[in-house]
Amino acid sequence: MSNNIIITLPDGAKREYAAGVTPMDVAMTISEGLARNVLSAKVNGKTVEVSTPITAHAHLTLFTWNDKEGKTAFWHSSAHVLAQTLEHLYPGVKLTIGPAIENGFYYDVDLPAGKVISDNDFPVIEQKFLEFAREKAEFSMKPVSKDDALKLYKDAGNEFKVELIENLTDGDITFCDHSNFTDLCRGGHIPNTGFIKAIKIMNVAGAYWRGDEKKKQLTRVYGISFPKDKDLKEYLVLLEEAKKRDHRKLGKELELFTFSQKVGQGLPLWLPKGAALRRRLENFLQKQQVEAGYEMVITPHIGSKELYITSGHYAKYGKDSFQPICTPAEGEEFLLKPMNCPHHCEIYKFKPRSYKDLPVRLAEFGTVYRYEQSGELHGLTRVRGFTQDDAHIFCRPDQVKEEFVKVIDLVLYVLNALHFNDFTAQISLRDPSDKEKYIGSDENWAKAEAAIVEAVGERDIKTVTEYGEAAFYGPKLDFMVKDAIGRSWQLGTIQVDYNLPDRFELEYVGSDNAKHRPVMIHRAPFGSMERFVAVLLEHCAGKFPLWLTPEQAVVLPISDKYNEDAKQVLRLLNNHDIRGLVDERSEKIGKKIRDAELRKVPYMLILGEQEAKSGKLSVRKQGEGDLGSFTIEEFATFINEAIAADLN
RNA sequence: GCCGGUGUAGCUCAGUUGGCCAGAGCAGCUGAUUUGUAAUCAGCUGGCCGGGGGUUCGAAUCCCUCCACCGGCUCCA
Repeated sequence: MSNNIIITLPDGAKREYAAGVTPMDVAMTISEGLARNVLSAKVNGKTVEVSTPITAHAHLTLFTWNDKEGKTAFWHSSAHVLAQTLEHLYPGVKLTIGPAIENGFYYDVDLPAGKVISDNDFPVIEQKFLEFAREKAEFSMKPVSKDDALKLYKDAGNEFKVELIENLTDGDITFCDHSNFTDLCRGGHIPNTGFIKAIKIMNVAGAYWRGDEKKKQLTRVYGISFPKDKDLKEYLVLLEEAKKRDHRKLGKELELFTFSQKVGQGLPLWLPKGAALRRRLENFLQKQQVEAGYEMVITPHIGSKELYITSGHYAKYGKDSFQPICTPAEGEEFLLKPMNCPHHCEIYKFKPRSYKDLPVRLAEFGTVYRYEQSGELHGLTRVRGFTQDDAHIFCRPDQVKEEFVKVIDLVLYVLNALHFNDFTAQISLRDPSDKEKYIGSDENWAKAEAAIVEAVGERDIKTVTEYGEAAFYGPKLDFMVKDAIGRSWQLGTIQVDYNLPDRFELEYVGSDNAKHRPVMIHRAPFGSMERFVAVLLEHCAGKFPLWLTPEQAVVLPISDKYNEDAKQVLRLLNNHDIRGLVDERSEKIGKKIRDAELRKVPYMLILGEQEAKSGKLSVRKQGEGDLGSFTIEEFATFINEAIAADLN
């Protein structure tokens, strides 16, 4: 009678089985298709192989390729096969770790002296990998004692595995076998290697043992595998699409920005079209900010080292700043501004503040400079000089929530106007079990955290809450945005700060005539102008929203005869606040259209004999084609209504 | 900073077992053409082959070094 156990499935259904049933057995009783596709399982929260017997009542979840957990098991298993392949192709290689990652997996290995893996070796690795995979070798786990495990790897001279095992508890150590290959492993595999039908070695890179740059550098081989050849092809298409959208490529093609070796790496040069676009973004935000009660300030590009010692940035980020600049006579030291907030604190202190003055909201498009290691630089997303759409709100503790709501509304407005429709707000709170590492009183933290949670609750947005992700100086809210091809970016941020008001001894006089400390809120809806433009460029693939795009329309005369008419049309459009150009070259209309299409100009206005007679324009939309005839007024109304829809 | 890769005209790229003056397409310039919804034709200009050093009778090509760019160095058996 006690031989039977109850298995509870995720939908709450309860089924009865004989003790010792495996997840695979259960899958078979549900459906044949599921049994064919099931890759791994979770029994009472623990990831197991589908062949692991279940001996007692349990909650069971089955995973296929469509589940994150299924992919993880798939890629984890693939890492084993990669290890097997590398061991086969590079005798004497020392295996270290090889986890599944977001897109695929990697394996870190210590190659024998003199051996190097480069791109040319990928096909060989892929081929051998598939040979092994086709063996359909089953993965099987076996427990091993710590002594035996240590002995095995000591004999093999693999100091990395030895180090790993030394940190494990005896009785808790398992090996995984498949084919004739064995690796230290804690489990979570697919049934056999035969499920892996497609593999691509993506790249090879150096990686430090345990991520520590003082330790030995290993060779990391990245790969991604799939259960169907078709899946791999689709993935490669997606990568191609990402490549086409690369902001560095589009930035060059659309003449938005460039870099110069001579100016210095990581220092972007904004070209006229890019600068105009950025200015439009700044004006757009600034207009909203003025309406929301912000006051613009301007502060210099350098500041005394003392300023940053006071703020604490020098102690924490001194190493990440450029070397101080010294005045020749007095030997005073200045730093290139790495942060705007200390300057804004000094502006707050310019005069005594009353509780009636708060909140004080100081905003600045402030350019800052940070020393990023040369290998960290990347297009516009990681640079050494960039401009933050920075503002600091100095308010009373009881105003935090209201201010937060206002900032959230500002961020939502910005995201909407730029066609970012898929985003999540991440609330980062204190780690409740380790309150020591945070500055500020318990009471203030509780108040601020509650304020953020409540503020987010007042708006209808997707939210996740992360404990322990708060900054040491306060909780924060970050906006994680998904772009058009599904990649996630962190954009806007709102952070509460108790630290700087203390360090700068900021005060206001309360209604009780006593001095109080204000709370500071840092916020940047874009984050940095450089990074934001990069993300936006990749999101929209260079086709910016109409209100932002460099040229909204280009007038294309059919022949030189209509050039003057075209210029007149452009003047009329300019009067309606529409910007554009006339293509006056003596090219055929097909060529003019092609060039405008490639420049991603949203509207092409064709002007020839018919139009000259009828007083209308033939309108063509980029990427779509002919829209028919419009009078200038009709077109202007059409454009301005489309823009208004974005901005309201 | 470290590992691997790359660097040839404004752009995209060919040329590398060392060997005549380093090539193409696009862009640019000049001229012809006066055009109806994604490339009109012809001619011309344009390069210290990333910088420096070396090997050699001879280097874009081989070696050393520096610089920049690309991918990674966070994902933990």
